[in-house]
Amino acid sequence: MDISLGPTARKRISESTIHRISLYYRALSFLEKENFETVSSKELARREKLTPAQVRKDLSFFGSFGTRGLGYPVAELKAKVSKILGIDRVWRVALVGVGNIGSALVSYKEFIKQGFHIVKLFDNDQRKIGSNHKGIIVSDIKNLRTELQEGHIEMVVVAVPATVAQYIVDDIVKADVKAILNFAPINLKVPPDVHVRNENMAMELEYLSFAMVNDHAPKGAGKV
Amino acid sequence: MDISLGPTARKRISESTIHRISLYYRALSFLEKENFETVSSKELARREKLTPAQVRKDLSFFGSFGTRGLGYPVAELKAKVSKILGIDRVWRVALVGVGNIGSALVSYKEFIKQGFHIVKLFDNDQRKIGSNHKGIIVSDIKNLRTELQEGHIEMVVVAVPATVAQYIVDDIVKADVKAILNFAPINLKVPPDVHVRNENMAMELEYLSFAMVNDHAPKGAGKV
DNA sequence: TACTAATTGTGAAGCATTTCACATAGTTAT
DNA sequence: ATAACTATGTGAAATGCTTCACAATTAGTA
Ligand SMILES: NC(=O)c1ccc[n+]([C@@H]2O[C@H](COP(=O)([O-])OP(=O)(O)OC[C@H]3O[C@@H](n4cnc5c(N)ncnc54)[C@H](O)[C@@H]3O)[C@@H](O)[C@H]2O)c1
Ligand SMILES: NC(=O)c1ccc[n+]([C@@H]2O[C@H](COP(=O)([O-])OP(=O)(O)OC[C@H]3O[C@@H](n4cnc5c(N)ncnc54)[C@H](O)[C@@H]3O)[C@@H](O)[C@H]2O)c1
Repeated sequence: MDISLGPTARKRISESTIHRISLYYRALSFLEKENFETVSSKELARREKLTPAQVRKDLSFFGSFGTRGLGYPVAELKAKVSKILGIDRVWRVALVGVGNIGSALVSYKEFIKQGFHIVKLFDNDQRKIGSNHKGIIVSDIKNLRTELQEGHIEMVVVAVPATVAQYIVDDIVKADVKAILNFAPINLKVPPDVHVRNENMAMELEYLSFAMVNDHAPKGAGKV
Repeated sequence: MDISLGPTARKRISESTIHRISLYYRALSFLEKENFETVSSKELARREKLTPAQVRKDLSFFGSFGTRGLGYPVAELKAKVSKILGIDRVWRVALVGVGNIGSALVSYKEFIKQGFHIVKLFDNDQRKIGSNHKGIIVSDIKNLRTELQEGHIEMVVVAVPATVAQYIVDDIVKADVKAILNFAPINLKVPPDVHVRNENMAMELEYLSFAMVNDHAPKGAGKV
């Protein structure tokens, strides 16, 4: 992923760096609530189990936000980090598949706080279509494409069975949506300008399983 | 993570490699259902959007499973990969926090197929304690430690609010459980011999947000 | 003002992962 | 049996990421 660095310069920012920026955001939110004025790279690193050098290097890709001898101003840095992540605004999100996982996500209040507003729900089950979930009426999947466009949806969460996920995604792509969070355990095919992130819980259990079986030389939590 | 490579040799296997091994497992499961006898590194790579060299290198860390000129035997490789991941057996799993996410996980049948058997549920809500979820009676969180030990639980899924997650985890650690899958958005403190994996959905949405905002040079799905 | 202590920002070094490229070894066809 | 073809397994090169180490800068103190 490239980011603006000036009039012409551009630099590739690694996926790991962005994931850590998310961690900094989380830590800064805590620190702000706890009324800290400033925070050092050391303290930030301690809270998210990273190294101070890593924290400073990550932030340095985006600018100089700290004060030597003092650290970073918490509220200010949080604002900068929000800007970097693009969560200093509202994202209109739709969710397809109001099943077990889908329902859980709709009820989750933290997403709203970060600007992710789930404003449309879709399903193909007649018992679910028309029903009300947290103030949102479930739409018929048949109207997916038109409603995504008319609703100016920018992100879609896919929580349908793996067998139908690709068809749904093909429709989402046709509606010009460029960001998809996918819970189905399948490799979605999308054009190169569409961003897909996969949430694969089985994969994490498998990692734990691997770690246990090979745990002759133990270690702590996995890194970011 | 180190793995056995012979009587004495040992090699560090990267987290990325293990995640890709999970992808191979998934692809091989499909291929087996579709009655493929063999598969090439090229085809495996195509299915999971990787490079053939990467596939071969990953597998080579664990042995030579292919036949030159032909490829890999699907069923056999799937068995080897299961063994590598440690999912050629049953894992006794407990889940703490039978809320939105927790309930979704209990209902999920795919975990069982991979050997992850959720056999115990815990909550502190009197209305939930004693209730039946998919044949499992929800236990009182007060009995967490003893029931984890008596139930020979090896992995615990934590799906409680972030505010109480650390206390729960302290108890889980005391029960000698060495593997935790955590859904709470918090950095859990555990001794170095306890494995923790975090499932952080907000982080993935944030990545999408970042990608959209910085999407001057678009790209497809993120790599593993 | 001058001095001490703290902490950033960043090239460069060190380490890890991915890709390359090809020798090797098996398959298929004739 | 041989030739042509295919695809693995793997050192070595290339690339990418993390850590090191220190000059630079600021705050605090007297
Ligand atoms: N439940 C879990 O814990 C869990 C864990 C990991 C992955 N997943 C994955 O998440 C996805 C959803 O899982 P779930 O447990 O919520 O399943 P679910 O069956 O509870 O929900 C799926 C929903 O999708 C709807 N649906 C089915 N076909 C549709 C279509 N063509 N158009 C629109 N809607 C359609 C169904 O009506 C249902 O409401 C699956 O791909 C699953 O593999 C689930
Ligand atoms: N729901 C989502 O979509 C979502 C998304 C991302 C992360 N998360 C995280 O997952 C976790 C669970 O989320 P949720 O939406 O399922 O919440 P929830 O409130 O629906 O469920 C939490 C459950 O934990 C139980 N609980 C609370 N305190 C407890 C205690 N001390 N001991 C035992 N049980 C206790 C509650 O009774 C409840 O059943 C939270 O940490 C949340 O931040 C949820």
